[in-house]
Amino acid sequence: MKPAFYERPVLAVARDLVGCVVSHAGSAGVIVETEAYHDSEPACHAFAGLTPRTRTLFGPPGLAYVYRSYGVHAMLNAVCEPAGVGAAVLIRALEPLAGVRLMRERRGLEDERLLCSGPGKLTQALAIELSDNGTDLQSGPIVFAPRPRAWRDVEIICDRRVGITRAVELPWRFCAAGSSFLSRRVRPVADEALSP
DNA sequence: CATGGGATTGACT
DNA sequence: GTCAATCCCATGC
Repeated sequence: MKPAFYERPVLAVARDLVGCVVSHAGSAGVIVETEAYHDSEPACHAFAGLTPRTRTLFGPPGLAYVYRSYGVHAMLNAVCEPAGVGAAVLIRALEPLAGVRLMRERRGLEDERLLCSGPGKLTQALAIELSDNGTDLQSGPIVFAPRPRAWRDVEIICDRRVGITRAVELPWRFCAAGSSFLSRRVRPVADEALSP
């Protein structure tokens, strides 16, 4: 997608990215789970301001923000909103689409549902590394493409974000309804609101 | 310069 | 359910 796609409110981009296709190094998958992050809330890396780590986050929209988590895993994000705003969409899970054999080799697993069912898993399956930080998502090497026809009208469910300790109440996680390739079960926020 | 804490995963009890 | 692995970098002295 073009930069204009990402130069919008990060919540809109996070929702619209579900169903889109990510390709890299001979493998590809359909995005089934995303999360939005924005410098106005403390769960976002950019909340701390412009630092060496967040330089990509504050850059122009349509770039890949890749960082290391827990010293072990690479995380893939799409930088959003105009340059100067620190916002991004975390890609949390994919439904494998192509190059599944490569994914199995890279992951050392057979079960297709476990190949990309988590943010650290999908980067390993697609061979995405820290060196991909700052690359362009239109020209590659990581390429984001629009929804295939079958995903045009995918139903999307909102939930709270996974694994954070601050701003936990924001329902900024977006999942393809009924997908069996998610990183965790969905607990729709509508049900949350019914609890006392 | 030292310290501490993760947007996680997989192995184990 | 618990817990260690292991790196980057923000923060504080």
